[in-house]
Formats: sequence, structure tokens, C-alpha cells
Amino acid sequence: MCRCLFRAAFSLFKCCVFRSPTMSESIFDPVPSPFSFPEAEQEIIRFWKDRGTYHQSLKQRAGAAPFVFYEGPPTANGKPHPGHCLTRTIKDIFPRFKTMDGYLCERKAGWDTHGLPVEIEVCKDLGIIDGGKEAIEDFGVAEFNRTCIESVFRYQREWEEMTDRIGFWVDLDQAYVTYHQSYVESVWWALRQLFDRGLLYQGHKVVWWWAQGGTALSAGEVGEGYRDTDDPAITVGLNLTEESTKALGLSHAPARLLVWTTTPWTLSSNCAACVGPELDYAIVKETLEDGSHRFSILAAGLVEKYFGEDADILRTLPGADLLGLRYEPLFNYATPDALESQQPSEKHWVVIPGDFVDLSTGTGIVHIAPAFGEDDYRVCKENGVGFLCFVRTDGKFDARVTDVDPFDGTPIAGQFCKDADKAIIRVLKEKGALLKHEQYRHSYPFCPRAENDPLIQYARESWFIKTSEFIEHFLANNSGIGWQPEHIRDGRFGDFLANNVDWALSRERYWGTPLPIWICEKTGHMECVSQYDELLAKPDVQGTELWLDAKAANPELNENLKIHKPYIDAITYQSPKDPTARMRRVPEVIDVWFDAGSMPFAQWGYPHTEGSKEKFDANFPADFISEAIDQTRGWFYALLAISTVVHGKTEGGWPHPYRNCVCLGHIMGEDGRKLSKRLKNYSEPALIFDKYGADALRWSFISKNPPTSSTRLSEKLVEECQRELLMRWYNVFSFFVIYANLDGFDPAGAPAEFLREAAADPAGIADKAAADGSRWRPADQRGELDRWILQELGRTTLEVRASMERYEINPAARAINVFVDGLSNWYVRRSRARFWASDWSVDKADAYWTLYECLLKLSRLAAPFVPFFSDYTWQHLVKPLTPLGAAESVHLATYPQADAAALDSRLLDEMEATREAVTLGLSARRVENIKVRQPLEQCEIVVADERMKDGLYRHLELIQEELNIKNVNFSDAPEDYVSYAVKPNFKVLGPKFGKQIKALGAVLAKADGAALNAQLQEGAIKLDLEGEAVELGPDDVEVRLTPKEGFAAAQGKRMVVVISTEITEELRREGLMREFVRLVQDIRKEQELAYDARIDVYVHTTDTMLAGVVDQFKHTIMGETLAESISMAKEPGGNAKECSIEDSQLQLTVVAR
RNA sequence: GGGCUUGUAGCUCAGUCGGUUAGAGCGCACGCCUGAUAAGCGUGAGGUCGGUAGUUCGAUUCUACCCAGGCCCA
Repeated sequence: MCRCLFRAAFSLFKCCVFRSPTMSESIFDPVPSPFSFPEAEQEIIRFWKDRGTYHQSLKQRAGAAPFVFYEGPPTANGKPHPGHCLTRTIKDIFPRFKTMDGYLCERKAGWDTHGLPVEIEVCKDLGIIDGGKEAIEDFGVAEFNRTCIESVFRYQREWEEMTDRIGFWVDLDQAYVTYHQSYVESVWWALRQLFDRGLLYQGHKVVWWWAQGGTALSAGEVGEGYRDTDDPAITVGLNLTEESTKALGLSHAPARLLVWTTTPWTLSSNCAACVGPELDYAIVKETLEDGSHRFSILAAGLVEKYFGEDADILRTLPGADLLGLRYEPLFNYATPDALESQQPSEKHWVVIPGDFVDLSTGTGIVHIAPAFGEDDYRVCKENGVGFLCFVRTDGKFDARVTDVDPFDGTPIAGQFCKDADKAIIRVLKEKGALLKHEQYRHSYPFCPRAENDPLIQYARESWFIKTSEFIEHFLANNSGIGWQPEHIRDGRFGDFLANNVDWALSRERYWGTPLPIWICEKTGHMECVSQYDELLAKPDVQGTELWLDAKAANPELNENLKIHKPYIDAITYQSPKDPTARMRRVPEVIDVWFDAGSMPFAQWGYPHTEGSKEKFDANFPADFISEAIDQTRGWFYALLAISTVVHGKTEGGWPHPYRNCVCLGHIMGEDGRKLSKRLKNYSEPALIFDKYGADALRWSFISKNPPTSSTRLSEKLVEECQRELLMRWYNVFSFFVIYANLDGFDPAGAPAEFLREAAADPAGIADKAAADGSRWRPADQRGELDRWILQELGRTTLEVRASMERYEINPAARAINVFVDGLSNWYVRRSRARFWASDWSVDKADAYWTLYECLLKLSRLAAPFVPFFSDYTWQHLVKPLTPLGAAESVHLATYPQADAAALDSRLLDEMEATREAVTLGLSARRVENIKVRQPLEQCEIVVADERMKDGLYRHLELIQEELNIKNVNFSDAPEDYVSYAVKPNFKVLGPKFGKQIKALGAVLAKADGAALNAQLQEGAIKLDLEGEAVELGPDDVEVRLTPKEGFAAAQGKRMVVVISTEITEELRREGLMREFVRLVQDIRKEQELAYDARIDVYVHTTDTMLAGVVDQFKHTIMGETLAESISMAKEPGGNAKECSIEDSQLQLTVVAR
């Protein structure tokens, strides 16, 4: 009775709190309800800005051990999409974690600003439709690059907003920018190192070439342009030289190699034929019309395809035996040149080995034209074969091609190469070289900007870095890197490194870091320059006026343009080798990946900028980097390659420049396909921020599946994450704040050890504890439930830390989810009554202190992951500690610690079993269709392992309450309820018994389970297995329980719970009473009565039993429902509500006073 | 076409150094609770662990091949 009154008073108080949320006497600031996460986040963002929290967090760690993070520069000329939100989230989590954990982690931002994407964007704006080089040069390179530099930061503001909003703490003000002179000069410095060591050289690179536009296309563009097309596929014979024919032992008849191609236009540039040394080849003997013979050589497996079943196979031989054979060229327009000089080559028209030869198409002998294929070029280089190219850069045959179309006499020279296929096939036919002519449908790339122009593979002059000399170093370096996921190291990345080919560095483009090599126009002498000033110091420098004049004409011109094209190209100087000759820069710019990969030193302007050496030394190598998986061959490779080649094995040894790399999966759209602007299959980040908030988005990236695998992003998912973690957490938090304010719980009375964790100053404490009775007690003096949740907290802390140290985020997130679930659904639910208790007692104080500690630690634990709500709750919770110097932001607090040795696994295990018992009891009730509201008299718990009994016994009350069962027992005669089956523990016994385990299983199955179990409880099971005596202990077997028929029971892994379904008259009446209370409460809610509203209840029913129940429990009902009176009415009354309890009808009227 | 990777409940995903009863959340169905209340909670149904073959006393787990998605490269 007293409690009811008290409750009413409480309700009143609670209303007050809500009515005046700014009430100054609140210990904790009230939490708004309903709650808006996005609004709270905006508040936190403002707070961070106002207080400079990020910089405070760094300042606080001044002098601490560094944790080095490198920012992979995003290109600022495209809008950020959800994928970027993921990378920025992950890049934020580890630095926050490490900062809280005591490290100094500076985060320098960066922007990737050069490259083709920028040029294309600018071309679109300027109406340079095809992006071809001629068009750009007509437009003017100076103006073009000026437009590029301006375009780069078109989306910078959007990026900065997103960065802020997602909570990525990074120094945007001090961002490195790849077009800055200091950055470019750093890159030049690195190139100079390579140049001086002879690691830069000129060669050919086979690229996808758009002949009509005169430019190479990037891989991405080429990928866009593939479509199915029909091409001719011809098989032709290459006649072996007489000498080679003899070498094969084939005298008196010509022999030929059969090759197959879908590009007849490349045949005139043929330099070699490739075979698989391990494949089998056949020499087929043909008899011609005139009775003479001819030999054809092709893969043995393809003979039937060309010559039918009756082919006359002279013999077969391995491909290795064909190596070195020479043949006559099909078209003898010119002799190949050696690859690296202009001298005629010594080796060509010869059979060489190739690892790519297979039997899926063609003849097993591959025609090799090094000018028109990457593999072709590579094998020629490896085998010292020469180079030949009859196609000009415009895609047309040059004048050396003397053949004409036999059909109409049109010269082939001057025709576009692919258009000449038909004429070439006719020429081959006339020569008698053509064996087969088919149509072949395959996927072939066209220019995405000019749909009818086919691309061709074409060798271009290019600058290379000799990276392939460093493969061993790359692999050694890579082997020390902590990859997440691990398979990247030996899989995708390791494979790529092992198959490294020289880095094709140069690009024939405009907006990029100029390759700083000057060549003497007469002698070919080369010099590499590492600084602009160094260039100006050269003898007789000319051409600087181009920049000076431009700058004078337009003082607004960005100073950084002067080291770009065309100004840098204009600068020439006197050749040291010949005073009459000028040194001129090569026209190329470099691959943007070299820019990005140089950032470990270039971000500091190393070594030219003052102080850069110290900065670099202090920040090399990085402890952590992260990007998406597509960067393996991009940034991850560029960093590793440049670092390995430039720095070699450093004092610190491998790995460098990064120790750990989290390689993220891609974000997929709502439909599970990749993000597509065109299909709009994803929600804009801004929308998600406004609707759910950044925390929810961040959590959705990490909690559902590892961010290292691809993740499907949907609004639904984000909403789910919000509910799963944030809503639950909010509910617990707001529950605490409401009741702590009502009860006047003040944590300022905590002992020093507790306060220190909140970074508060224990010296300033007044001993208020005695006054209000809410005295803090050590955890080991508190009840089981309190100790249990604190144990869970410790366990979670250990798990999160361990998982973060491995750079695995997902298990950490899961552990936090599990903890919050336990806190909300078990701890708070089970403890509610303790918080409602009318007077301070040690038990009530324990509950407050426990929950307070949990919430405080949870804020810190979750801070790196969901930095906004963590800080929101933290700031509310430490408000009473502020005068004592508590950290004003959770990000200035320390990361929680836990002691593994202090974990009480017994308690954790017991509670798990208790929760299982409750679940099973509820399940049994449900199967029998008995509501929890209906009290029951008895239930029996039968455990498989007797050792568990004590543990469950300690939590008996809890089980009784949850199940609404008056007596919970451990059965004396379990065999009455369950049958036992003893099975071998295969994991333990399998290795011991091997094949015998089946027999053992059979013996156990045949025996009486209950008897075996009894033996087991005595110590061990003794039995006879195929004549041998066997003894099995408790860990060797598994005891399974199955409830016997006729009981209301539920079976779990470790126990069976049997409920007694007997409902005595007394129990039934009690159940009915609770039904009645529920009805009244429903009506109260329907009528939207205040919590403390007093009511009168009028009941009309013809059911005498029901009427009797109401009468019997009148006082209880009144107490529960805040009724002043309950009267039995003779008539239903006008506003009565028609209700039913079981089969009884009643009419209820509730009137508020 | 090649390399890597993924395929487990209607959906999103855990898990398994090989051990015989494969888990979670959401959704669905049913229900509970009604003083964290425009919330909260429980129970249940639902899976030949992509397919085929092999290794093994035992395969969702290891191996090979195949099929489908993704990324990178062609």
C-alpha cells in the first residue's frame, strides 16, 4: 500500500521533470523524449567546433608515443558517395581508439588533384567533346591547366561537409595537395633518386589506343567500351625455313606452323610465334592435289579440329622441341629492329616459349606482334626478339606496306588498320598461306567517346621504373604488413607483387606532375631535376618569361601553375655536353599513382621544405592506413613500391611505409549491385544523416558484417542499426537519467578510484554519500546481478580491445551489441524494481552505481565507433563531476581497461544457464498455451550436468519471478520426466578411437541411458568395446536429455525444464485477477489518463466467479490501478467497455476523478 | 578469358584449426508487458550450409571441378 502511494508521488515528480526540462536542480540534464539523433549530433558537432575538441585531444597527448596514420588522398573533383563515408568512418575509428588509449595520432588530410578524371571533367565543361589531345592543344594548354586547377576543388566544400558530418577528425586546414609546388618537388626528388640509380628508362608500353583521337585510354574507360562484335578469325601457315625444316627431320617437303588470329592487320608486324613448352604438338602430313606432301605443325589436341579424324599424324613432340625454329615472314616489308636500340634485330621470325598459350582457341601456336599486344611485347623482350610496326599513330598503314588489295588494286598503305583486314585476307589467300577463314564473335573494346571507333592495342614510347628488379624486396616488405583481411597479403596483393612488371610511369597528358627530365637535343644527354630553383640555377636558362608574362597579365594566376605544363616545358638550358645545344624537357607527365604513393614524404615537402626531415622521420612508417579493395594495385601498391625502391630496407626494417592496412570491401546499392549514379540505387549520404544520423550510418558499416567484405547499404539497414544499438542504449540511458534525477543520485560521492577514470580530480570531493545513503560499495560486495553485468562489461572491454588490436572491427562491434542487449534486456529489466524502491537502501544504491558505471564505460567503449551519441551520453553523465574536472568530452577520456584475471567465468556461465532456464520455461508455457500472467505452482529443472545445479540454485528467485512460477525445483527423480541418451563426444574421442568410434556409439546407444548417466555421476562409465574395457569420463561423452511424453517441457542444450500445468482454483483466481488488472490498465491507457490519475471502476458481469475474484482481490486491484473504488454495477452503464476474460463477459467503466 | 574473393533461414550476415541438434538480427506468425510507454519483451515456424565428385570413422568446414555475384586485370 505504501508503495502505491509512493508510486503516485513519483509520477507527479516525473511530470514536473518533463514539464520544466531546464530545471536547475536536476543533477543530470534531462534527456528529450522523443529523441532525435541527428539533432543531438549537430549539437555535438557544434560543441567539438566551439571547444576545439579534436585539437585538445592531440594537445593532451603531446609527447606521447605516436600512432601514425596516413590519409589516402581522395580526388576532390567528384561528389562523395556512401563508399567514401565508409572509408572515412574506418579511417576515423582507429585514430580515435588509439588517441583515447594514450597515443598521439595526428591526422593530416590530403587531396589527390592531378590526372585524367580531372581533364575529362574539364573537357566536358569546356565543350572539348572528345577529350582528344589535338583538341586540347588547340584550346591551349595554359588555359586548360588553369581550368583544371580551378576544377579540382569544385566539390571540396561538399567533401568537407561530409567529413565533418560523418565525424571524421582530420586536419583539413593542413591538408597536403598534390599540385602544390612543394609536393611536386618532393615527387621530383624521388624521381631523381630513381634516375640517379639508373632505375628510369624509356621503352615501349602497349596501351589501348584510340587512333582517331590520338590518345591512350585508361583501363576504366576501356572497360566501359567493351561490346560483342564479329571479327574475322583466320588460320595461316608460317613456312619454316629450310634449315629448320631439316632440323625437325622433315626432308623433301615444306613444313609450316599454323597460327590463328582475329586481327589479320597485325600479321605484317609479326616477329615471332609462341608455343607452350609443356604442350604436345603434332606434325601432320598432308598430301596435296599434285601428290606432293606438306607438313603442318599445331597442338596435338587440335589436330582433329583442323584435319578431321583421319589426319595423318607423323609424330608428336613437346613444344620445347619447337623452340628456336625459324620461319619465313608472311610479309617481308622490313626487318625488325632491336627493342632497345634502333639497330636491326638479330632474332626474329622464330619460335619462342609463352606461358599464356592454351588450347581454348586457335592452334596452340600464337602469332606474336610486339607492337600490338602486351603479352606479345613482354615475351619478345624476354626472348630478345625484335620489334616491328607498320601502323602509324593514326591507325593507318604506313608507306612501307606495298601490297594492294587483289580485288580492286587499292593500296593497303594509308588504310585504317582494321578496315584493311579484308584486303589482307585476300592477299594471304593469293599467297596460299590462308588455311581457314571464319567469323568470330567476341567482346572487343570501342572508344566510349566515339562509339564506332575500335580501340587497338598499340605500343607507345614510355618511361618506366625498373620495379621488377625489386620483387624480392617487395615480397619481403609485404610479408610483414598486417593485412585485414589477411588473404590480401598472399592473395591479390602478393600475387600482384610476385608478377611485378616495370612501372609504366609516363602519361602523354597535360594535367599532372611533369616528368622532370631534360634531354640534350643533340647528344641525347639526360638530366633529372629535383627542384624548380635547381632548374633556374642551370646555365643560360631561357623560357621563364612564359610564366612571368602570364602572371603579369593575370596576377590571380595560381602560383603552383608555374611548375606545370606548359610553363615548365618552356624552360630550356644549355647542354653540358655541347654548348650549342639546348636541354629540353620531355613532354610527358607522370602517372598520378606516383603522386599518391609519394605522400609519406611529399606531404611534408621532404626533403626540400624546412623541418620536413624531422616531420618525415617522426611519421614513418605509418601504423595504419585504410582504403577500399580496388586500391590494392593503386595506392597500396604505389606506396609500397615507391617506399621500397626509394628507401630500401631501413633501419627499422620492413615493413614500410605502412604496418597495418585495412582493405575495405565495396558498398553495394539497395539492389545488391554496385553503386550507380545512373540507376540511383542508393540514398544520398546527406539524406541518411538527416534522417538517422552519422552514428547509425557508421554502425551500419561495421556491426552487421566486416567492413572488409562488400556491404549492401540500405536505409532499412541503417534504421535497424539505429534501433539495435542506439535506441536501446538511449532507452537505458534515459531510464537512468529520469530515475537518478528523481532519486537525487549524485555520483560526486564516488571514491577516487572511480572518479579517476572519468578524468576527474578526486581531491575535490565532499563526502556527500552519508547524507543520502547512496553510498558506493566495491563491486564484490554487491548482488549477483550487479556483479554479473560488471563482469559482462569487463568481458566486453577485453573483447573489444583484443579485436581492435587485430584491426578487426566487426567482432568489437558485435561484442558491444551483445553487451547493450544484456544491459537493457536483462540487467535493467531485472533491476527495475530496485530503482523504484521507496527508500535508499544499499541494494538500491548498488543498482545506481552499477548502472552508472556501465553507462559511463559504455560511452568510452563505443566512442571510437559512434562518436556522437557516446559523447552525448558522456557529457550528460559526467555533468555532476564537472566541478571535479571530469573530461568535458568522452574523446578526451581514456579507453577502458579490464583485467582478464578478474573475469569470473563461473558467474558469467551461471547467468547464461539461468537465462537458458527462463527461455525454456517460457517456451514450455507457450507450447502449453499458458500465459505468463497465469501463475503456476511448480516447475522442475533437469540438468544434464549436475555441476550446474548449484549455479542455477543461486538464481532461483530470478527464475521464479521471470516465469511466474511459485516453486522452481531440481527434480529428485529426473528419470520420471526425461530420458537420457549418452553419445560419444566425437571431438574428444574421435582421434582416440578412430574407426572404432562407430562401434562405441552403437554400444552407448544400445545401453540404458539413465543407467549410463548414473554411472557417469558416480565418476565414469565402464563398458566393453569389442573385447576391450573402456572407461569414459564426463568430458568424453555428451548427455542428451529428451522430455518424456506427457509433460509440458522444453529442452535446451544443457537442461530440460518441465512445468506443472496444474492450475488450482486458487491459481486460477489469481490469474483472473491479473487479467482484470490488465483490462483496467488498458482502459486507462486508452483514455490517456495521467499516470497518477485516480479512478473509480464499475464492473458489471453475470459471471459470479469473476465477480468473486474482483471482490477477493479488491485491494490489490485498487493498488495496482490507482482506483479509489471498485463497485459491482447492476447494469452495464452507458460508456462501459465490453470485455472478456477467458469465457466470461464483463462490462467495465473507468471514470477518472 | 585470367587472378583474388564471396555463396549458410524470406532478407542481411555470424560460425566451423573436420566431430554427428548450424547461430544472430530483421521480416513473418503468435503472444507477453503496460510506471524505459508514439517504447520494451518473449516464443515459434523457417536451412539437403551454391552444385558435383573426392579424402576421412565423420565434410557446411579440407581438396578438385562446375555454377552464380563482386573486385582487379585482360
